[in-house]
Amino acid sequence: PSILRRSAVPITTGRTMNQKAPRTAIQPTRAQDYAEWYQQVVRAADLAENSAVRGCMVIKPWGYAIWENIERVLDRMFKDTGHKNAYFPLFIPKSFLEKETEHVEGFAKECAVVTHHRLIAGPNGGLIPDPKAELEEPLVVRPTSETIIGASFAQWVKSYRDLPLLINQWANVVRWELRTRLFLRTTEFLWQEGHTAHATEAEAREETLKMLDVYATFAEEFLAIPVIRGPKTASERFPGAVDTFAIEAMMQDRKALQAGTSHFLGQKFAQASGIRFLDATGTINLAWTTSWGVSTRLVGGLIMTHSDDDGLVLPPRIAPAHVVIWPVYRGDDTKEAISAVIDDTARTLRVLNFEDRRLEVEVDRRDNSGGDKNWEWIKKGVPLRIEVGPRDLAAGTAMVSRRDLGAAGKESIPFADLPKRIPELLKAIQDNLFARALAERDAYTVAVDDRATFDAFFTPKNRDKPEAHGGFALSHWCGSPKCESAIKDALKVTIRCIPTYGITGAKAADRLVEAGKCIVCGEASERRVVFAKSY
RNA sequence: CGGGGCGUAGCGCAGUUUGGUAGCGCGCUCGGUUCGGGUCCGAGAGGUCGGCAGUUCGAAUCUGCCCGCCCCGACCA
Repeated sequence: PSILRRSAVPITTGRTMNQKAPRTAIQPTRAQDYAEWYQQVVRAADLAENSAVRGCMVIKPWGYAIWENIERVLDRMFKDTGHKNAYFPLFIPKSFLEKETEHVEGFAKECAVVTHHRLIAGPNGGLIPDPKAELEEPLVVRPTSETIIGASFAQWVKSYRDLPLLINQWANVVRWELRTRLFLRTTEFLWQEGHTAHATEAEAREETLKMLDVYATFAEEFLAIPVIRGPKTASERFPGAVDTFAIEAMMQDRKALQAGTSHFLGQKFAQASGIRFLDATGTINLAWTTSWGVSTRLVGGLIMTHSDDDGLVLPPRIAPAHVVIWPVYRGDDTKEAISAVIDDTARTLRVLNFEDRRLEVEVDRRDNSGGDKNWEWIKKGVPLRIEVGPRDLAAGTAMVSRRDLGAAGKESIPFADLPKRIPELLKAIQDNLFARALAERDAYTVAVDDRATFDAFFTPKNRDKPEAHGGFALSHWCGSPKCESAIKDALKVTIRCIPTYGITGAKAADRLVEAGKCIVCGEASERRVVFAKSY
């Protein structure tokens, strides 16, 4: 009830009477209060809400459908790259987590721990854990599954013929974060975690990068989110990993969002879990393992990349519905005819495909006013809205509105042309959203070579209520953790990744690999890294 | 977990300073009227005032403890 309280502008919800000035469906706007805007978009689109459990969200049907699409597409991509799904326990014995030193240190602070297996009546009529039912060894609710899956891998792998072992699991994990935000950081979240074991280092490294590329392809082609990919610095690595690679995206407030990670684990987890195999010469070897994951955070990234001051904007390839159709009635005489045309149109469109799936068509027959429906579907981000009224009926056309273009993006299309035009428009929207996001990212991605400019770039003009500022600074870094943390302490800016290849968009890419001097200490540097504030 | 703010109907709020048995707008339901970027009129339903304990004849209002949410920081996918 209090989430709107600190908003900078008066908040109204629902309909406002006699509104003359153009107003946005979401208040505050992005420029007024980005964090608040984000929450309002999530709510207005009916994606998710806070639950009765602290830090945990309820993902509502419209939000879950987005996740299901993410799941469906990625699952196909994982299978196409040779992976199989399996499922491992929610609980991890504490001792498993302790097997890898850095891993424990990284996760110890944020673990939910199960210590009892029974409740009994307490003194005040409530329930208390039964002291007699205390577990011999506490179970940790998985924050990630390297160790429990490693235990299985150790049993499954005996010979080099058992490798590579390419496994993925779709699961929920729990990380007891201190501060949560819907989709971006929740105590429990949904994700997939790939875990693979290989006979050689080269093969495991190749796998790590291959899956990073899968993520990048998925983010750009389906979510229409341009990403920069590359290795993390040591301080940003996954606990226990030898190398961590990430895809990083720029949100509309110009902060970076780590949208997916892929880890080369070397032999550290194989050592900890005992994943050994006999090679062709009969020698015992430790396997080389990888792990990689993306989570429901992607939905947060999707929201913050494309949505506008009227709410959610969804790329067609991931939208729960591509098209929504509703009738506009005037009087009763054309009602039946319009209704029949709506049915007919929906039927015609539903047998078509857009890219890799059937066209999803919603028909909204509720007797709400047309304006209500219009705003509702705008806020939900449906790519195309089709209205059919008496005038259209007479003209043999439908009124089609594009979500990415606002009120001007309205077009009258003959019914006969819809089967051809709808997929074309969806393609145009998908491409436009990516192009727009890419242009936005490029506009705020700059090469910075001196500290004063760097500091100014990352310092808001209004300290009390920081405006959108900064972006990606491509700057030189000598490689020392000291210089890295100096920047972090001074500006809350971190090195997002050290990109070496695969940046979409020429402007950002062409100044990466050139010699220069560290932005902090002035020592020599061979290439630039990406500095940014991040989520 | 540290600092700050806040919990009153589904949502947004007033009422709390000065205790007297809860109100407004939107939404929702019904009837009519409208319907192409948020129609209009009328009638109605809906609240253990975050929880527990206390003070009092009487508590949304005063006191104590607890819980939750939001913002900033620390931590992180």
